[in-house]
Amino acid sequence: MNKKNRVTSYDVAHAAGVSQSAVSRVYRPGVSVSKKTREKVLKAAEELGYKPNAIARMLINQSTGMIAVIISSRANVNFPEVLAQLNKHIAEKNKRVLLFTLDDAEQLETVIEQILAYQVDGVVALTAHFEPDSVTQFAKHNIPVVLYNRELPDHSVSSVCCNHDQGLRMLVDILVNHHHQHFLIMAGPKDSDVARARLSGARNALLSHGFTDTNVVYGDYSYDSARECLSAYAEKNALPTAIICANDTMAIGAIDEIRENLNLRVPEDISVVGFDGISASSWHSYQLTTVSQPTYFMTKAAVETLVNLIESPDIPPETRYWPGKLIEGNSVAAAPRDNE
Amino acid sequence: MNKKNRVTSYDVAHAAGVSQSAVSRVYRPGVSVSKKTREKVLKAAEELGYKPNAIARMLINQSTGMIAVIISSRANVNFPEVLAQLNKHIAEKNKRVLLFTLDDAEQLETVIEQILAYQVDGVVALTAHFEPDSVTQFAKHNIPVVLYNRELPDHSVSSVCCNHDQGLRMLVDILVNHHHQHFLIMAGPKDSDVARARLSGARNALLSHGFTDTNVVYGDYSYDSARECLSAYAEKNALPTAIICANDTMAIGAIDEIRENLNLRVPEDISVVGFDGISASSWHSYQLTTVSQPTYFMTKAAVETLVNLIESPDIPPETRYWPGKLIEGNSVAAAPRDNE
DNA sequence: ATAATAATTGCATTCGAAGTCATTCTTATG
DNA sequence: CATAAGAATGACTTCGAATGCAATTATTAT
Repeated sequence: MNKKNRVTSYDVAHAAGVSQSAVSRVYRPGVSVSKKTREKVLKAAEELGYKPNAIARMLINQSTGMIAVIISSRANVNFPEVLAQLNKHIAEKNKRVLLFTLDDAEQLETVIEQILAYQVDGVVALTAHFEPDSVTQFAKHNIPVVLYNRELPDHSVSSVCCNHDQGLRMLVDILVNHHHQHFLIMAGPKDSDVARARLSGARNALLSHGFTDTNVVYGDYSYDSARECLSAYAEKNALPTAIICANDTMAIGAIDEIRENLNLRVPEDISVVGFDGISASSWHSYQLTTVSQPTYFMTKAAVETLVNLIESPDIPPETRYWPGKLIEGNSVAAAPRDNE
Repeated sequence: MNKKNRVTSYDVAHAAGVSQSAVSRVYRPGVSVSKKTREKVLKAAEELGYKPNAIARMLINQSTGMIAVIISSRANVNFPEVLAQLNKHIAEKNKRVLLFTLDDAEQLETVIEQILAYQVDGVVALTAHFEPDSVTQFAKHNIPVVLYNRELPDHSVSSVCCNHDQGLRMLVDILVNHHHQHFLIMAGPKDSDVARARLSGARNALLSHGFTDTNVVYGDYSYDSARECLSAYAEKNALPTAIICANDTMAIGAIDEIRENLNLRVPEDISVVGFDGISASSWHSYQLTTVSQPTYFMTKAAVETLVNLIESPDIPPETRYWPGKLIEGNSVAAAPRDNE
């Protein structure tokens, strides 16, 4: 009995009067073991408190059953939900989540080394700091990767993304239907893929209605940044009648800034739309018109794509887009009469 | 070259013209290797793309460097932040988070078996469904456990908790100082330890001011549940002048219900306090008076306590309480004149 | 009862790194 | 220059479970 109290298959074998192989076989499904042996082994195992050592099993099986999930701690508001759901779907596939944080490009090399060392079966990357080069490294070691809400220019890796273009098109359509003509795009951080996708989605949608050169301000996804950049914008520019925000949190910040400091009303004076469908967006004070990401389906799809790749590494990389769902709140109204 | 392209220390040894032991030694700090050998090995390793296999290392070292973190997917709003910070502190200790979800008591046995199988170095439990019995199981295998915001009656396990009593005392004191006399406690789910601790904290604080028999309604921590239970309560009871909520989300729900459906003002007619200090609590529409948990220090303490236990298993179990920090918003005002 | 077949079982090896120990090679010292 | 002390190295074993293969036992058919 060593210091960790570890009970091994040999101990059980000894107690049950069988060989170690027999013990091992009892714990492998679909292997032939006589009922008598199985009972002896299970009884001895029970008495000794034996649990098969997953580490030893990993070594011989050449598979750890662990999926590396890379997050960035700069919390995108809906990341917790995504992580919890990913974890759930991964657990259902009888695999485990090994968590890694990647906050800036410098850590990239270290994190990748660790992930490789841990011999994970696959990787789900939710983070921005993930270069095409990183993907190559995993490819070299035959470790499948799925990107979440991120795609590489050459689509050389499987991705599961929310269709931000389609979502923003729905939002812009609503604004245009309400006769808005003066827009402001409140974009997210420049180094975020999602933020870039939403910005270009908004621009494209506006462009398709003939609106070129829409002004853009950049925040960092946070409530405070939204208030600050709207306030700064308002000092030097004529106010828009509609603000398209990169996420709900900034949309809420914009609404509060409009009401508290610009002394205007939402939606009567200015309409605001967001993106994400966070729970706060439906709170009475805001009732945001927004688009929610189908997180459940996206996380499920990500896990399924990854598991398929683990089982059949030759499946070519696939990009799966999921449509957002429009939530019509009360933050959009007809554009006020233009009295310039 | 096998299908996983795995390069082992033997491959490197062969390429460098040295023994496998030599390769191993190069990657262990503080072992004597000649400069010449080290260079040969590193060169060969570089060329072959060798990364030491952490799994094999775990097996021989009898230590995995993995910490099991047990969460419940029923998202307490501030769990994401807690998880992210735990992960960060654990990474700083050069260990990894292996994530487990535990939603109901039935899964308990399975989850514990898995955690034991993975030979983790320690466990941080954030979940409610964690019986004293589970703790015993880990103790039997000499796996240290730290509970987060949860303590066992007999204090047989180390815990790191926010001092909910002290936090609620500060909040109640403020309400009493504003001459409130009619209180309602909006408690959290009955199976949550934190919710119970906050409920009893509120009761004790009120009691110490001579208020007995304060009414209690129970929600599930969510915005909607707060609105529902306040609305139901208002139909049958005289309204309180102050509502003490188990968390910020419910406090915000209560505020919206008061304003929208009871047609009263916050704080002029009814004062509301919350707990947690979530970011929404400071939004302009709510400006909640609340107490924030010192998440940074608590998660850091939890990891430190755990790491100490891993290194010195004989340290007796310790319960560490961290005081909450009062955030005075604008949701408390003097009690309206009592005109019964 | 016996041969033929199938089901069990155990031995020995494997996975990949780390550490023990004995041996060899350096280096310093008298 | 010889020798002791120290550094460096490799052969071998260990960690714990899984599995191919050969040997054994149980089962079925004849």
